[in-house]
Amino acid sequence: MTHISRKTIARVFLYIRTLDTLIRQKRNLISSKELARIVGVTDAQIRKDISNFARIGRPGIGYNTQELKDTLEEFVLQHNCVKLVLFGVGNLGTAILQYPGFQKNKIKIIAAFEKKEEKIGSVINGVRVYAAKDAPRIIAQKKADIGIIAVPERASQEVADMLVLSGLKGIVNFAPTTIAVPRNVMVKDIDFSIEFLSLFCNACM
Amino acid sequence: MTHISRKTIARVFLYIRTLDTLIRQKRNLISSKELARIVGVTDAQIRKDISNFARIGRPGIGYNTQELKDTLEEFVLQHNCVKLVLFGVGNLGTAILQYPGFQKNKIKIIAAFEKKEEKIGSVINGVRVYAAKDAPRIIAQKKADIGIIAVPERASQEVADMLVLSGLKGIVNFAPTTIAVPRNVMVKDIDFSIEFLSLFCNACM
DNA sequence: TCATATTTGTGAAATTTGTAACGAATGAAA
DNA sequence: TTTCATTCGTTACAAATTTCACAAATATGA
Ligand SMILES: NC(=O)c1ccc[n+]([C@@H]2O[C@H](COP(=O)([O-])OP(=O)(O)OC[C@H]3O[C@@H](n4cnc5c(N)ncnc54)[C@H](O)[C@@H]3O)[C@@H](O)[C@H]2O)c1
Ligand SMILES: NC(=O)c1ccc[n+]([C@@H]2O[C@H](COP(=O)([O-])OP(=O)(O)OC[C@H]3O[C@@H](n4cnc5c(N)ncnc54)[C@H](O)[C@@H]3O)[C@@H](O)[C@H]2O)c1
Repeated sequence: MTHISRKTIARVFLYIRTLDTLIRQKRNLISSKELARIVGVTDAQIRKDISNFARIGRPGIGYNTQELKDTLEEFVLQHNCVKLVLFGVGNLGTAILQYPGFQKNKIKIIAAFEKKEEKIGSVINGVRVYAAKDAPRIIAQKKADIGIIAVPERASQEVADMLVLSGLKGIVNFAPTTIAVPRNVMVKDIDFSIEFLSLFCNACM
Repeated sequence: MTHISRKTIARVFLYIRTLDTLIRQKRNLISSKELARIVGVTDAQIRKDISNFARIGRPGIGYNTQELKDTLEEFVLQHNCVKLVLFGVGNLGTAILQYPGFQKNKIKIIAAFEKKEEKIGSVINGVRVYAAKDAPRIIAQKKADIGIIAVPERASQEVADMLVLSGLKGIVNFAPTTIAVPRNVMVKDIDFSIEFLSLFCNACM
């Protein structure tokens, strides 16, 4: 399989999400044109993205929703479940832990870590909160894939260093600061402030 | 001023965020090379981005941090403050309301809207929670810029329609579903599941 | 003063990303 | 059967974005 770009992969998950909904609605077939209208990209884009993985569309007909979803999912996830660990059980961290929508999407938060004594030992929505210092051991033991940083800005680099040492290959960083990590560790920054400001700027100018 | 791409604008806010930190550290000068190292892009990229707005770098020296920050901010915000309204005071919505980091960043949440009776009338972190039906009036009155959707998936389209009718020009959508809006309304989707899955896929393959 | 070391700003080149177009495949209907 | 309207997969093209590379500007120190 040739190299697939990050952007394509993100779109594929968008297609999968939409196909899920269509399948729940008992919809069996969909054309690239209609799928494009729903997710807001061009039909050519969709056909091109799909052609990276398979040739399962039927000219004149379209794609079978279930078959397309299964095929895309097979390529991007290979039956894996993503195992996440969360750092920082504060406002945002708790919201993430409470969210029930992850399980069904092949996503599982397997442990949370905190600094504050009073939160350690509690269980939120089935996820146990451990002391931050136990993280390396538990991450290795449970073979976590990705770490989520939801600690205050000042602690984010220290947590990132620990996540890297624990062998994680990816970090989602909600703290409003850039973290330094080795090149082989992938970081996705999600800074709400920047998202709001960028959108405002794009929308108003 | 020629057209500036979305990507450039997002990076500019990243530069501003970083310059803020440098200024707090009493740092007066910075080269494109060092700024690049900190934010994780190339130095040429930084110089090119900045050159969209101004020529305030000094060869052999670099940029004055305060002057650069002020200049960039002037162009992307023009002394505006972004006024947000939030829909859905649940787990995520409450975390956003509680967050104290917005104010100082030219961001202000001016109202929240809920469906559940028991939350209406309460005040969270200085923001009043109104009944959803009052939204159009309050949005117009207070001249909100951007709407945040933090309601369940099934309600997201209905809320989006209301936001569009109220005249908002931008929507940040946290619900895991695509919303349909007129072309002149900008939407930024933030789907945590897709972010986690995409990162996993990029990191592991 | 002059050579040297930095660092900017920018046009050109390279790369990445998205779009358009079209032959071939498919089914429906006359 | 033949025609027509769809729709896919792919290739060629276009647009957007990033990187390169270098002249010009500035400072430093001999
Ligand atoms: N809440 C939001 O809507 C929001 C918006 C934008 C950005 N953020 C960012 O997300 C991060 C979390 O935000 P929040 O609102 O949940 O903050 P919060 O203060 O409510 O929670 C942070 C938690 O992290 C814990 N913590 C501190 N150091 C730690 C460590 N070394 N290891 C483990 N846990 C540690 C704290 O005890 C606290 O419980 C922050 O960086 C914040 O800037 C949050
Ligand atoms: N919490 C997370 O970490 C997380 C993660 C991924 C996605 N999301 C998405 O973000 C959205 C919010 O998530 P949450 O965890 O806060 O959910 P939640 O159920 O805790 O909160 C949703 C709130 O919206 C209110 N609501 C429902 N219909 C409304 C309407 N028409 N107008 C105003 N308010 C209305 C509900 O009463 C509830 O208080 C959901 O779409 C969810 O899928 C959340």
